Amino acid sequence: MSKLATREKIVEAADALFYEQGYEHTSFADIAKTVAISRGNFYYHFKSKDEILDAVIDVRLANTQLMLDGWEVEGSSPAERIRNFIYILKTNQDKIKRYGCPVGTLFSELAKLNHSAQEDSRSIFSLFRSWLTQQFTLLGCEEEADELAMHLLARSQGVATMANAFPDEAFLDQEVAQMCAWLEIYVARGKSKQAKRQT
Amino acid sequence: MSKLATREKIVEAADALFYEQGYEHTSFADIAKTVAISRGNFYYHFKSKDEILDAVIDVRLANTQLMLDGWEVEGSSPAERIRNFIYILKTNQDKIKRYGCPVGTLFSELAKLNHSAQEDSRSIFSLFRSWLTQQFTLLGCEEEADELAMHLLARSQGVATMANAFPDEAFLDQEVAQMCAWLEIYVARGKSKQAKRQT
DNA sequence: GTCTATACCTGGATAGAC
DNA sequence: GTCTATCCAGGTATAGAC
Repeated sequence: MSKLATREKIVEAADALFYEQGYEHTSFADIAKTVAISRGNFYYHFKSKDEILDAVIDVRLANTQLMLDGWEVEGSSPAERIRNFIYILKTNQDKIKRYGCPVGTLFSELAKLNHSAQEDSRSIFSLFRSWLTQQFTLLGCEEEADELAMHLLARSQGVATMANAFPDEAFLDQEVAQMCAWLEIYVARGKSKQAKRQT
Repeated sequence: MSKLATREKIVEAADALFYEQGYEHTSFADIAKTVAISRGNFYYHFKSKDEILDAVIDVRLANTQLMLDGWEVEGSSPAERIRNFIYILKTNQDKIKRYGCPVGTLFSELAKLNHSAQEDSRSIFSLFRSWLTQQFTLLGCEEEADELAMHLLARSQGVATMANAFPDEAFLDQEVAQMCAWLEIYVARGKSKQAKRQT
Protein backbone atom coordinates (compact mmCIF):
# COMPACT_ATOMS: atom_id res chain seq x y z
CA MET A 1 0.00 0.00 0.00
CA SER A 2 1.26 3.48 -0.75
CA LYS A 3 2.69 5.55 2.04
CA LEU A 4 0.02 8.22 1.72
CA ALA A 5 -2.93 5.87 1.72
CA THR A 6 -1.88 4.19 4.96
CA ARG A 7 -1.13 7.47 6.64
CA GLU A 8 -4.54 8.76 5.66
CA LYS A 9 -6.22 5.62 6.93
CA ILE A 10 -4.45 5.96 10.28
CA VAL A 11 -5.52 9.58 10.63
CA GLU A 12 -9.08 8.77 9.63
CA ALA A 13 -9.35 5.93 12.14
CA ALA A 14 -7.69 7.97 14.87
CA ASP A 15 -10.04 10.86 14.16
CA ALA A 16 -13.08 8.69 14.74
CA LEU A 17 -11.65 6.87 17.77
CA PHE A 18 -10.43 10.04 19.47
CA TYR A 19 -13.96 11.36 19.11
CA GLU A 20 -15.70 8.22 20.33
CA GLN A 21 -13.30 7.10 23.08
CA GLY A 22 -11.21 10.14 23.81
CA TYR A 23 -7.57 10.74 22.92
CA GLU A 24 -5.88 9.23 25.95
CA HIS A 25 -8.18 6.24 26.14
CA THR A 26 -7.44 5.31 22.52
CA SER A 27 -4.39 3.06 22.20
CA PHE A 28 -2.26 2.15 19.22
CA ALA A 29 -3.77 -1.30 19.45
CA ASP A 30 -7.25 0.21 18.95
CA ILE A 31 -6.20 2.13 15.86
CA ALA A 32 -4.17 -0.80 14.53
CA LYS A 33 -7.22 -3.04 14.75
CA THR A 34 -9.47 -0.78 12.68
CA VAL A 35 -6.78 0.03 10.10
CA ALA A 36 -5.57 -3.58 10.06
CA ILE A 37 -1.88 -2.84 10.37
CA SER A 38 0.65 -3.80 13.01
CA ARG A 39 1.48 -1.56 15.93
CA GLY A 40 5.09 -1.23 14.85
CA ASN A 41 4.06 0.20 11.51
CA PHE A 42 2.81 3.41 13.07
CA TYR A 43 6.32 4.61 13.65
CA TYR A 44 7.10 4.61 9.98
CA HIS A 45 4.37 7.22 9.50
CA PHE A 46 4.47 9.10 12.81
CA LYS A 47 7.12 9.71 15.42
CA SER A 48 4.69 9.53 18.33
CA LYS A 49 1.05 9.44 19.37
CA ASP A 50 1.16 13.22 19.74
CA GLU A 51 1.99 13.53 16.06
CA ILE A 52 -1.10 11.53 15.18
CA LEU A 53 -3.13 13.95 17.27
CA ASP A 54 -1.58 16.89 15.40
CA ALA A 55 -2.52 15.28 12.10
CA VAL A 56 -6.08 14.65 13.31
CA ILE A 57 -6.48 18.28 14.36
CA ASP A 58 -5.14 19.41 10.98
CA VAL A 59 -7.67 17.25 9.19
CA ARG A 60 -10.49 18.55 11.36
CA LEU A 61 -9.43 22.13 10.67
CA ALA A 62 -9.31 21.48 6.93
CA ASN A 63 -12.69 19.72 6.92
CA THR A 64 -14.26 22.53 8.91
CA GLN A 65 -12.90 25.09 6.46
CA LEU A 66 -14.28 23.03 3.58
CA MET A 67 -17.70 22.91 5.21
CA LEU A 68 -17.75 26.66 5.77
CA ASP A 69 -16.60 27.30 2.21
CA GLY A 70 -19.32 24.98 0.97
CA TRP A 71 -21.92 27.22 2.57
CA GLU A 72 -20.78 30.20 0.54
CA VAL A 73 -22.90 29.16 -2.42
CA GLU A 74 -24.27 31.57 -4.93
CA GLY A 75 -27.08 33.70 -3.62
CA SER A 76 -26.89 32.50 -0.02
CA SER A 77 -27.41 35.08 2.70
CA PRO A 78 -25.46 35.38 5.96
CA ALA A 79 -28.64 34.42 7.82
CA GLU A 80 -28.90 31.18 5.85
CA ARG A 81 -25.25 30.44 6.50
CA ILE A 82 -25.64 30.95 10.23
CA ARG A 83 -28.69 28.71 10.10
CA ASN A 84 -26.48 26.08 8.48
CA PHE A 85 -24.22 26.33 11.49
CA ILE A 86 -27.12 25.90 13.90
CA TYR A 87 -28.29 22.88 11.94
CA ILE A 88 -25.03 21.02 12.50
CA LEU A 89 -26.59 19.96 15.80
CA LYS A 90 -29.54 18.46 13.97
CA THR A 91 -27.50 16.84 11.20
CA ASN A 92 -25.09 15.18 13.62
CA GLN A 93 -27.56 14.57 16.40
CA ASP A 94 -27.01 10.82 16.66
CA LYS A 95 -23.29 11.14 17.21
CA ILE A 96 -23.69 14.17 19.45
CA LYS A 97 -26.09 12.28 21.69
CA ARG A 98 -23.55 9.49 21.99
CA TYR A 99 -20.25 11.37 22.12
CA GLY A 100 -20.97 15.07 22.51
CA CYS A 101 -19.44 17.72 20.26
CA PRO A 102 -16.11 16.64 18.74
CA VAL A 103 -14.67 20.15 19.06
CA GLY A 104 -15.73 20.79 22.63
CA THR A 105 -14.93 17.37 24.05
CA LEU A 106 -11.47 17.26 22.47
CA PHE A 107 -10.65 20.68 23.80
CA SER A 108 -11.87 19.79 27.29
CA GLU A 109 -9.82 16.63 27.35
CA LEU A 110 -6.63 18.29 26.18
CA ALA A 111 -7.17 21.10 28.69
CA LYS A 112 -7.24 18.57 31.53
CA LEU A 113 -4.25 16.70 30.18
CA ASN A 114 -2.40 20.01 29.91
CA HIS A 115 -1.48 18.77 26.45
CA SER A 116 0.70 20.78 24.12
CA ALA A 117 -1.90 20.43 21.33
CA GLN A 118 -4.48 22.27 23.43
CA GLU A 119 -3.95 25.49 21.51
CA ASP A 120 -4.23 23.75 18.17
CA SER A 121 -7.53 22.26 19.20
CA ARG A 122 -8.75 25.68 20.32
CA SER A 123 -8.08 26.93 16.82
CA ILE A 124 -11.01 24.84 15.58
CA PHE A 125 -13.19 26.93 17.84
CA SER A 126 -11.45 30.05 16.55
CA LEU A 127 -12.26 29.08 12.99
CA PHE A 128 -15.97 28.89 13.79
CA ARG A 129 -15.76 32.02 15.88
CA SER A 130 -14.21 34.23 13.22
CA TRP A 131 -16.46 32.82 10.54
CA LEU A 132 -19.57 33.50 12.61
CA THR A 133 -18.28 36.97 13.44
CA GLN A 134 -17.96 37.64 9.74
CA GLN A 135 -21.49 36.43 9.07
CA PHE A 136 -22.99 38.59 11.81
CA THR A 137 -21.04 41.54 10.43
CA LEU A 138 -22.48 40.93 6.98
CA LEU A 139 -25.88 40.74 8.64
CA GLY A 140 -25.36 44.31 9.80
CA CYS A 141 -24.42 43.68 13.45
CA GLU A 142 -20.80 44.77 13.20
CA GLU A 143 -20.44 46.23 16.72
CA GLU A 144 -21.65 43.10 18.48
CA ALA A 145 -20.65 40.50 15.87
CA ASP A 146 -18.01 38.73 17.96
CA GLU A 147 -20.22 38.73 21.02
CA LEU A 148 -23.03 37.14 19.01
CA ALA A 149 -20.61 34.59 17.57
CA MET A 150 -19.45 33.56 21.04
CA HIS A 151 -23.03 33.42 22.26
CA LEU A 152 -24.07 31.10 19.46
CA LEU A 153 -21.02 28.90 19.95
CA ALA A 154 -21.82 28.63 23.65
CA ARG A 155 -25.44 27.77 22.96
CA SER A 156 -24.36 25.00 20.58
CA GLN A 157 -21.83 23.63 23.04
CA GLY A 158 -24.37 23.60 25.83
CA VAL A 159 -26.96 21.83 23.73
CA ALA A 160 -24.40 19.23 22.68
CA THR A 161 -23.38 18.55 26.29
CA MET A 162 -26.93 18.25 27.57
CA ALA A 163 -28.04 16.17 24.58
CA ASN A 164 -25.17 13.84 25.45
CA ALA A 165 -26.34 13.62 29.07
CA PHE A 166 -30.07 13.32 28.23
CA PRO A 167 -30.26 11.83 24.72
CA ASP A 168 -33.83 10.57 24.98
CA GLU A 169 -35.44 13.96 24.60
CA ALA A 170 -37.03 16.31 22.09
CA PHE A 171 -34.67 18.74 23.79
CA LEU A 172 -32.26 19.14 20.88
CA ASP A 173 -35.02 20.01 18.41
CA GLN A 174 -36.50 22.59 20.76
CA GLU A 175 -33.19 24.27 21.29
CA VAL A 176 -32.37 24.36 17.58
CA ALA A 177 -35.72 26.01 16.93
CA GLN A 178 -35.08 28.55 19.69
CA MET A 179 -31.66 29.38 18.31
CA CYS A 180 -33.18 30.00 14.88
CA ALA A 181 -35.83 32.22 16.47
CA TRP A 182 -33.11 34.09 18.34
CA LEU A 183 -31.28 34.63 15.04
CA GLU A 184 -34.34 36.26 13.50
CA ILE A 185 -34.06 39.16 15.95
CA TYR A 186 -30.71 40.07 14.45
CA VAL A 187 -31.84 39.45 10.89
CA ALA A 188 -34.63 41.98 11.45
CA ARG A 189 -32.29 44.40 13.18
CA GLY A 190 -29.86 44.18 10.27
CA LYS A 191 -32.61 44.86 7.73
CA SER A 192 -33.86 47.94 9.54
CA LYS A 193 -30.31 49.29 9.61
CA GLN A 194 -29.93 48.70 5.89
CA ALA A 195 -33.21 50.50 5.25
CA LYS A 196 -31.96 53.49 7.23
CA ARG A 197 -28.74 53.62 5.24
CA GLN A 198 -30.65 53.66 1.95
CA THR A 199 -32.75 56.65 2.91
CA MET B 1 -4.84 8.29 61.71
CA SER B 2 -8.46 7.23 61.97
CA LYS B 3 -9.96 5.20 59.19
CA LEU B 4 -12.56 7.81 58.36
CA ALA B 5 -10.17 10.73 58.24
CA THR B 6 -7.89 9.03 55.73
CA ARG B 7 -10.79 7.88 53.61
CA GLU B 8 -12.16 11.40 53.53
CA LYS B 9 -8.77 12.80 52.61
CA ILE B 10 -8.48 10.35 49.73
CA VAL B 11 -11.92 11.27 48.43
CA GLU B 12 -11.23 14.96 48.80
CA ALA B 13 -7.92 14.75 46.93
CA ALA B 14 -9.42 12.52 44.25
CA ASP B 15 -12.33 14.90 43.83
CA ALA B 16 -10.01 17.81 43.08
CA LEU B 17 -7.65 15.79 40.88
CA PHE B 18 -10.43 14.19 38.85
CA TYR B 19 -11.70 17.69 38.19
CA GLU B 20 -8.34 19.19 37.31
CA GLN B 21 -6.74 16.30 35.43
CA GLY B 22 -9.61 14.03 34.53
CA TYR B 23 -10.46 10.66 36.02
CA GLU B 24 -8.41 8.39 33.79
CA HIS B 25 -5.39 10.67 33.77
CA THR B 26 -5.25 10.70 37.58
CA SER B 27 -3.20 7.84 38.96
CA PHE B 28 -2.98 6.38 42.44
CA ALA B 29 0.49 7.86 42.58
CA ASP B 30 -1.00 11.34 42.04
CA ILE B 31 -3.53 10.93 44.82
CA ALA B 32 -0.99 9.25 47.11
CA LYS B 33 1.34 12.22 46.73
CA THR B 34 -1.23 14.83 47.76
CA VAL B 35 -2.62 12.73 50.63
CA ALA B 36 0.87 11.59 51.67
CA ILE B 37 0.10 7.90 51.99
CA SER B 38 1.48 4.88 50.17
CA ARG B 39 -0.16 3.41 47.11
CA GLY B 40 -0.81 0.11 48.86
CA ASN B 41 -2.84 1.84 51.54
CA PHE B 42 -5.62 2.70 49.13
CA TYR B 43 -6.80 -0.85 49.09
CA TYR B 44 -7.58 -0.83 52.76
CA HIS B 45 -10.15 1.90 52.08
CA PHE B 46 -11.30 1.07 48.56
CA LYS B 47 -11.42 -2.09 46.48
CA SER B 48 -10.59 -0.33 43.23
CA LYS B 49 -10.18 3.00 41.49
CA ASP B 50 -13.81 2.75 40.38
CA GLU B 51 -14.88 2.71 44.02
CA ILE B 52 -13.02 5.95 44.62
CA LEU B 53 -14.90 7.45 41.68
CA ASP B 54 -18.19 6.28 43.18
CA ALA B 55 -17.29 7.93 46.46
CA VAL B 56 -16.33 11.16 44.70
CA ILE B 57 -19.65 11.25 42.86
CA ASP B 58 -21.50 10.63 46.12
CA VAL B 59 -19.69 13.52 47.75
CA ARG B 60 -20.46 15.79 44.83
CA LEU B 61 -24.12 14.82 44.95
CA ALA B 62 -24.26 15.51 48.68
CA ASN B 63 -22.49 18.85 48.34
CA THR B 64 -24.78 19.89 45.52
CA GLN B 65 -27.82 19.03 47.61
CA LEU B 66 -26.40 21.03 50.51
CA MET B 67 -25.85 24.02 48.24
CA LEU B 68 -29.41 23.87 46.90
CA ASP B 69 -30.80 23.49 50.42
CA GLY B 70 -28.74 26.46 51.50
CA TRP B 71 -30.53 28.60 48.96
CA GLU B 72 -33.92 27.85 50.49
CA VAL B 73 -33.48 30.56 53.08
CA GLU B 74 -36.34 32.36 54.68
CA GLY B 75 -38.08 34.80 52.39
CA SER B 76 -36.15 33.87 49.25
CA SER B 77 -38.07 33.75 45.99
CA PRO B 78 -37.71 31.14 43.25
CA ALA B 79 -36.31 33.88 41.00
CA GLU B 80 -33.57 34.63 43.51
CA ARG B 81 -32.79 30.94 43.82
CA ILE B 82 -32.49 30.53 40.06
CA ARG B 83 -30.26 33.58 40.03
CA ASN B 84 -28.08 31.83 42.60
CA PHE B 85 -27.74 28.98 40.14
CA ILE B 86 -26.74 31.32 37.32
CA TYR B 87 -24.18 32.94 39.59
CA ILE B 88 -22.31 29.68 40.12
CA LEU B 89 -20.55 30.54 36.86
CA LYS B 90 -19.39 33.84 38.30
CA THR B 91 -18.44 32.47 41.71
CA ASN B 92 -16.37 29.65 40.27
CA GLN B 93 -15.13 31.49 37.22
CA ASP B 94 -11.41 30.98 37.88
CA LYS B 95 -11.69 27.22 38.08
CA ILE B 96 -14.18 27.08 35.22
CA LYS B 97 -11.81 28.98 32.96
CA ARG B 98 -9.08 26.51 33.80
CA TYR B 99 -10.96 23.20 33.98
CA GLY B 100 -14.49 23.76 32.68
CA CYS B 101 -17.58 22.67 34.59
CA PRO B 102 -16.92 19.76 36.98
CA VAL B 103 -20.32 18.21 36.24
CA GLY B 104 -20.16 18.48 32.47
CA THR B 105 -16.54 17.48 32.01
CA LEU B 106 -16.85 14.44 34.27
CA PHE B 107 -19.93 13.27 32.45
CA SER B 108 -18.30 13.76 29.04
CA GLU B 109 -15.25 11.81 30.08
CA LEU B 110 -17.19 8.90 31.52
CA ALA B 111 -19.38 8.83 28.41
CA LYS B 112 -16.32 8.36 26.22
CA LEU B 113 -14.83 5.76 28.53
CA ASN B 114 -18.16 3.94 28.49
CA HIS B 115 -17.73 3.81 32.24
CA SER B 116 -20.26 2.12 34.50
CA ALA B 117 -20.42 5.24 36.69
CA GLN B 118 -21.71 7.29 33.76
CA GLU B 119 -25.29 7.10 35.03
CA ASP B 120 -24.27 8.12 38.53
CA SER B 121 -22.50 11.16 37.17
CA ARG B 122 -25.59 12.02 35.12
CA SER B 123 -27.56 12.08 38.35
CA ILE B 124 -25.71 15.25 39.36
CA PHE B 125 -27.23 16.87 36.29
CA SER B 126 -30.58 15.36 37.23
CA LEU B 127 -30.39 16.92 40.66
CA PHE B 128 -29.95 20.38 39.15
CA ARG B 129 -32.56 19.66 36.54
CA SER B 130 -35.31 18.64 38.94
CA TRP B 131 -34.46 21.44 41.34
CA LEU B 132 -34.61 24.03 38.55
CA THR B 133 -37.85 22.52 37.29
CA GLN B 134 -39.30 22.96 40.75
CA GLN B 135 -38.18 26.58 40.89
CA PHE B 136 -39.68 27.41 37.51
CA THR B 137 -42.89 25.73 38.61
CA LEU B 138 -42.99 27.88 41.72
CA LEU B 139 -42.38 30.85 39.46
CA GLY B 140 -45.65 30.01 37.70
CA CYS B 141 -44.28 28.35 34.56
CA GLU B 142 -45.47 24.84 35.35
CA GLU B 143 -46.14 23.71 31.74
CA GLU B 144 -42.70 24.60 30.47
CA ALA B 145 -40.74 24.25 33.71
CA ASP B 146 -38.63 21.26 32.67
CA GLU B 147 -37.93 22.78 29.27
CA LEU B 148 -36.74 25.99 30.93
CA ALA B 149 -34.61 23.99 33.36
CA MET B 150 -32.90 22.14 30.51
CA HIS B 151 -32.44 25.39 28.61
CA LEU B 152 -30.73 27.05 31.56
CA LEU B 153 -28.53 24.02 32.20
CA ALA B 154 -27.48 24.03 28.55
CA ARG B 155 -26.70 27.74 28.64
CA SER B 156 -24.51 27.24 31.72
CA GLN B 157 -22.72 24.29 30.20
CA GLY B 158 -22.04 26.18 27.01
CA VAL B 159 -20.70 29.19 28.83
CA ALA B 160 -18.43 26.98 30.92
CA THR B 161 -17.03 25.23 27.84
CA MET B 162 -16.40 28.44 25.92
CA ALA B 163 -14.96 30.19 28.99
CA ASN B 164 -12.57 27.27 29.25
CA ALA B 165 -11.56 27.65 25.60
CA PHE B 166 -11.36 31.47 25.68
CA PRO B 167 -10.64 32.44 29.29
CA ASP B 168 -9.28 35.91 28.55
CA GLU B 169 -12.63 37.47 27.83
CA ALA B 170 -15.42 39.49 29.41
CA PHE B 171 -17.49 36.77 27.80
CA LEU B 172 -18.56 35.03 31.00
CA ASP B 173 -19.86 38.22 32.60
CA GLN B 174 -21.85 39.13 29.50
CA GLU B 175 -23.46 35.72 29.34
CA VAL B 176 -24.35 35.71 33.03
CA ALA B 177 -26.02 39.09 32.58
CA GLN B 178 -27.94 37.82 29.55
CA MET B 179 -29.12 34.74 31.42
CA CYS B 180 -30.41 36.94 34.24
CA ALA B 181 -32.19 39.15 31.69
CA TRP B 182 -33.68 36.05 30.10
CA LEU B 183 -34.94 34.93 33.50
CA GLU B 184 -36.80 38.21 33.98
CA ILE B 185 -39.13 37.35 31.08
CA TYR B 186 -40.41 34.36 33.03
CA VAL B 187 -40.51 36.23 36.32
CA ALA B 188 -42.81 38.79 34.66
CA ARG B 189 -44.87 36.09 32.98
CA GLY B 190 -45.33 34.32 36.30
CA LYS B 191 -46.43 37.51 38.00
CA SER B 192 -49.05 38.29 35.38
CA LYS B 193 -50.43 34.75 35.76
CA GLN B 194 -50.66 35.18 39.50
CA ALA B 195 -52.46 38.46 39.05
CA LYS B 196 -55.00 36.78 36.76
CA ARG B 197 -55.63 34.05 39.31
CA GLN B 198 -56.30 36.56 42.03
CA THR B 199 -58.97 38.41 40.02
C1' DG C 1 6.47 -0.11 3.73
C1' DT C 2 5.23 -3.56 6.85
C1' DC C 3 6.13 -7.06 9.99
C1' DT C 4 7.63 -9.48 14.58
C1' DA C 5 9.96 -9.28 18.69
C1' DT C 6 11.02 -6.91 22.42
C1' DA C 7 12.44 -3.17 25.63
C1' DC C 8 10.81 -0.22 28.98
C1' DC C 9 7.62 2.06 31.79
C1' DT C 10 3.47 3.16 34.27
C1' DG C 11 -0.78 1.86 36.04
C1' DG C 12 -3.85 -0.84 38.96
C1' DA C 13 -3.94 -4.43 42.15
C1' DT C 14 -2.24 -8.14 45.70
C1' DA C 15 0.50 -10.27 49.70
C1' DG C 16 2.20 -10.07 53.80
C1' DA C 17 5.21 -7.70 57.40
C1' DC C 18 4.66 -4.35 61.00
C1' DG D 1 -4.24 1.15 59.56
C1' DT D 2 -0.13 1.71 56.99
C1' DC D 3 3.88 0.17 54.87
C1' DT D 4 7.13 -2.28 51.32
C1' DA D 5 7.69 -5.45 47.90
C1' DT D 6 5.98 -7.41 44.07
C1' DC D 7 2.95 -9.00 40.25
C1' DC D 8 0.86 -8.41 35.95
C1' DA D 9 -1.51 -6.10 32.16
C1' DG D 10 -1.31 -2.69 28.98
C1' DG D 11 0.75 1.30 27.03
C1' DT D 12 4.35 3.71 24.02
C1' DA D 13 8.31 3.19 21.58
C1' DT D 14 12.51 0.86 19.29
C1' DA D 15 15.32 -2.65 16.57
C1' DG D 16 15.89 -5.14 12.96
C1' DA D 17 14.26 -8.84 9.62
C1' DC D 18 11.68 -9.14 5.43
